[in-house]
Amino acid sequence: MSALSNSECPVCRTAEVVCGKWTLLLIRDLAAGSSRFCELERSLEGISPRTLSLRLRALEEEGILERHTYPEVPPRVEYALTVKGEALVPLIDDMRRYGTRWLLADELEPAAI
Amino acid sequence: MSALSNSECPVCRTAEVVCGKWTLLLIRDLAAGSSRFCELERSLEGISPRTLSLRLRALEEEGILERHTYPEVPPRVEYALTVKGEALVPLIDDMRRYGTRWLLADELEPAAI
DNA sequence: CGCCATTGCTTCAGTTAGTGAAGCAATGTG
DNA sequence: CACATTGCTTCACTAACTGAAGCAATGGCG
Repeated sequence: MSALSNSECPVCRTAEVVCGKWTLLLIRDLAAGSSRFCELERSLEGISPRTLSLRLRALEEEGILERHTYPEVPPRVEYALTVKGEALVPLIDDMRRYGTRWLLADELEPAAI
Repeated sequence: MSALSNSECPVCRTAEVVCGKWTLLLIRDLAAGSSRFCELERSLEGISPRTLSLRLRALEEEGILERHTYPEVPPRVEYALTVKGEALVPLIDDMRRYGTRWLLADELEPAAI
């Protein structure tokens, strides 16, 4: 009866890409100009390097970011959003709007609901 | 979960609310008119009742949905988005747009050639 | 009467995702 | 020579989620 099974549902498909714990914050940081592993690690305070590594690899496989390695010492690896990755930025903008209106406003004006 | 470093970051705050595996799909279904436990369970194909129960409870505590119990047999419980919950719908619309453009187009293209 | 179906869960044991601390290669600096 | 640096990996641990089963309470069927 449903018009779309879950695997054909665009919301489901996007949720699969995006629902990892740090994914959206990682994309936010890449969109804001961060590009290196240690830079992301510092910005996403609390992430374990293992998780960051796994996320970066998964997002690379999904074509959301690109990885450029420079054979220097110490090694340098730069990550950048692809067009497909940049297309997620409006989603992050929505999250920023939502957080500002509904999650931070509570603290600033507790009486106003 | 430990607090994110920048607890004032609206994107982080929204990510905390939204990053559970089924959260966004659950909100999508509530926005689309589903309201009962078994209805949601059927729509979210693959979710365990335990996870659904936990998610519903967490979202209720966060003020994103409301729970109405009717003392009938078999029991009836209806869930509905609050205003704070409905404010997440634009996010889901963005996900639908993204999924349609970037995740389903891949599958349609080979047939379209 | 006895049996089954129904709803909205809970309980249990098991798997997967994420954590936190440590370590490693390779080299330039003090 | 010790030390710092980058971009990771490995390990043991915990939190999150799964899948199957079960429960209370009652109405319908035979």
